[in-house]
Order: sequence, then C-alpha cells, then structure tokens
Amino acid sequence: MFTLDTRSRVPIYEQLMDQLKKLMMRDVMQVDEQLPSVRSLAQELTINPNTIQKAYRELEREGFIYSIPGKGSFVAPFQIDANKERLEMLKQDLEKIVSEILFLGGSKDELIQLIEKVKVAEREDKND
Amino acid sequence: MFTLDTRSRVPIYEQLMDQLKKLMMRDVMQVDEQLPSVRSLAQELTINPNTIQKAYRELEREGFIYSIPGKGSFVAPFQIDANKERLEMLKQDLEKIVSEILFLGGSKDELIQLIEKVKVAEREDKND
Amino acid sequence: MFTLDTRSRVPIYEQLMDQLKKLMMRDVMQVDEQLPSVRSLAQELTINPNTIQKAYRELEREGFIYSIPGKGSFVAPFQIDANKERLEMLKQDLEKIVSEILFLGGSKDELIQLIEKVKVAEREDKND
Amino acid sequence: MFTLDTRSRVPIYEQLMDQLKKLMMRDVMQVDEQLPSVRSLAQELTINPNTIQKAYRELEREGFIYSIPGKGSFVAPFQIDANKERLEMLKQDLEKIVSEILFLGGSKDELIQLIEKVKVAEREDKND
DNA sequence: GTGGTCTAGACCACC
DNA sequence: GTGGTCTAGACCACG
Repeated sequence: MFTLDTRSRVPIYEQLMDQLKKLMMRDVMQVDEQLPSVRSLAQELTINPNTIQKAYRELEREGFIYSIPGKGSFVAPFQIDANKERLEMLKQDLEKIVSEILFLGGSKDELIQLIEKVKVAEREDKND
Repeated sequence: MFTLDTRSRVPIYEQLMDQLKKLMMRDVMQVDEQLPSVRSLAQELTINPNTIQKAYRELEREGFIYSIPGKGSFVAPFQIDANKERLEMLKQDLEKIVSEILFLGGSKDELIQLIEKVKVAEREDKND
Repeated sequence: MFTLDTRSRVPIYEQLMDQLKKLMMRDVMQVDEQLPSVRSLAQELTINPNTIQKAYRELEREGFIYSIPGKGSFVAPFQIDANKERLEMLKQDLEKIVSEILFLGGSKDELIQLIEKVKVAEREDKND
Repeated sequence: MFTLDTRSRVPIYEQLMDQLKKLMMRDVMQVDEQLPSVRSLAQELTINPNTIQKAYRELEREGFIYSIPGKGSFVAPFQIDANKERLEMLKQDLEKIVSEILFLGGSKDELIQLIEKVKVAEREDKND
C-alpha cells in the first residue's frame, strides 16, 4: 500500500506524508474517513510508531487531517483560511523549480501541459 | 553581492547555491566565467570555507559549474545529457507542488500565468 | 439541549462539563435542581454512560454539584470554602493567559472590557 | 533554574514551555538570544532530550522561538501576523475562566486589579 | 556541538 | 482499542 525507502535521505515521515497527501488529493481517501491507526500502520510498514505519529502530527499541522485522542485520525475538511500561508510558500517553490527547469532546457509549453494534466479532488469549502 | 540569512532554516550552502544559480540563469555569470575562489568568498561573506566548498561541490554535481584543480571553478556550458536526470527529478517535484497548490485552492490559470512570467537566459547547446 | 463535537480534541466529558457549568452559571439550572440521570443523558446524547459519569464526578470534585447515591445528582449551593482552592488555581491560569495575550500584542483595556462584559448569575451564600 | 514536576498531569514539555515563555515575556531572555541547547538542558534537568525538543518545537510553532539545525534555538522577534489566531483562542479561554471565577465568588474589581498588575516585556514589531 | 530523524520500548487518558 | 507523552538510546547533516 505504501512504498517507503529507508535508505533515501528524504525522511520516512515525509515520504509517508507525501503518499497520504496523494491519497487524499486523488479522493481515494475522503473527508472524515479514518486513517490507519498509528500502531497498525507501524506494524504493517515495520517502522516505529513514533515515525507514523510524526507524519500524522505534521499532516495535522498542515491542515490535511485531524486527530482525536482515543478515537483516531481522520481526513480534514477543506479550510481555505488555514492554507493561505502555505499556498504562498508553495508558489515560491514552484517559481524556483520552473526557473531551473527552463534553464536546464525544458520548455514552457511542456510545463503548461504538465499542469493541465494534473487532476485533484475538488472539495467543498467548509469554514468552521 | 550575496545575501545570506544565517537565521534561516535553509542551510547556508543551499542559499549560496540558489543565488549562484540565479546569477547563471539570468546570464549575469556566463559560460566559462570563473567563480570567486573558495577562500576569497569565505572571507568576504565571513562564513566557513567548508560551506563554500560544499556549495561548489553540489553545483558541480548538478552540472552548473566545473572545477579545475589548482585553477578554480567555472560556469559550465549547457550539457543536455547531464541534465536529463535532474530535469526528471525537477518535473516530479513540480507535479507534487502543483497538485498540492490545486488541492489547497489554487487555480491552473494562476499557475500558468506564473510560468509565463518566469524569465531565464537562453543557452546554445555547446555552441559558444 | 447539549452540543457535543465528537471531532473536537476537547474530551467529550469536558465539553459536557463546560455546558453544564454554563447552565448553572446563567441560572438556567438552580441550586438543588436535579441533573438528568447518567443513563438518560447517555441515551439522549448517544454517548457512553461512563463519559457522563466522568463529567459528573469531576463537577462534584470541583464543587459544582453533589450526588446522592440512589437518588441522583443536584446543583450544589454556593460553598465559599470549597471554592477557595479552585479560585486560586483559576486566578493563576488567568494570570498566565493575560500575560501571554499582552505579550502577543493584546491591550489591557481590551481585556478589561472583556471582563466587564461577562455576566453570571449571582448566588447568595447558603441563604436560599 | 527550572522547576519541573514529573508527577504532575501537566506534561513536562508544557511545564517547560510555560517557564520559557515567562523568561521571554519578562525580558529575561531577549530577542535572538540563544536558548540552552537541547542536550545541555536535558542533562541539567535530567529529562530526555526528546522532551526538550518537543517543547522547543511547540514554542517554534507558536512563534516564540526559532531553531536552526546545527546552530541552536533562539528567541524569535515579534511577528504580529502569526499571533492573531492564537490571540483569539486565548481570549476565549480567558472568558471561560473569568466566568467561572465570578461564579465562584470572585469580583470583577479583583480581576481588573490582577490584570493591571501584570507586566510583560514590550517588543518591537518586526515583520520579515 | 548543534538540531533533526529514528528505533524500541513504556505508561496514560479517553471511550 | 485509540492517540499522546516520555525514556534511553543511535545516527545524520550542518558549520
């Protein structure tokens, strides 16, 4: 279900975050759906529960999931307010990467096609 | 000449790399032009020479510069082969970021405009 | 009658305590009035009876209600002695929060207005 | 230097956060001053380095300090924007506590005096 | 020497 | 059963 490379310099918890984000972005996991428990996922992936917990904690900080002690972790509804700051950061990263791609021989058309191709789930805007 | 923020979480060697890349991408530094020596730059920026050396080493690994032992480091000519691998990596990063931006409420039009806006120096393929 | 958010990080028993306190503080529930039974409230709110019981137990410990085995739980009369300890604790919490608000840019006037605005039921000291 | 009660139900990392906040709020520790290193503080207090790290991580999340890998942790300059959300939360907490204090026999005058008494360091507003 | 990541365990509060 | 806290270690990247 998840592909982790323990030899990569990308921290395991980040790899896990990326893959969980993908599941949510592609609507494989939907709002309020429960994520695997910290312990069960740790056992399944044979990594330490603390590492899972770190991934979940960070996903919660970024507004992707919410955790309730004693109940579990769940996909969070869309909260546009919480995302503004992060959106700005991501756009800056994007610009840096685009610059480098163009410099290394990539074309703008190619990048625009890449963007058009991307599909993500659409979420209702719930502000509570 | 360079602006380094020692309070940033971004490693100093990475900040230096980014700024050197910018100079090359905007044609402020041109092919075969010599970069400042490790020692002089270290003194000017009052940072550890090892940090400069790490930045240069990484830039060389990414194909941006080449070093001649005993002579110095120089801006590398465009080498399409050396860039293929890195280009692929960058495109993957791009896709990840684009997905997240769209998921967090950004629009494709917005991103395409951002791409259109980016300007980089154009380089001939080994012909100058 | 009660609004419980099972998605909140605040434990359910604590949410229940807060709302019962409010009812007592606003005189909606008056001294010696009987609270709903553990079982009926659990059924009405579709939550675990143990959770209700924990809320009642804590309210009793804090001096807000008293329980008579076999008869039920009731709003406690004002007992200045039982409250001294808790009052001190609350004042300490208050000071901590006020300090942080001021440090983060809040003004004293703003806080004083907030205090003036608060309304609670007034209780005689054991005289009704 | 720090007083920790390992038997308290308040987590150690929170006790530590509170005391560090106090030092910063009373200007005992000033902007950009370095905090004790994770390891040294862990040794001094004979608690686990991870617990210190958790306290520092949370203080960073709340905007009180910033940490630079390889260099240390430092008192953060004032950033009014990052605090708005937290300020609202704190005011809600304040209102709840004030209500309870008044209900338990405290007077508004008493609380206003308590507020007037509080002293915190004033910080310049630096938005970068 | 610094903070950050990770493991292999333990105990607690909540439901 | 769940997530959260905490300990006692190890290893890595940075400067």
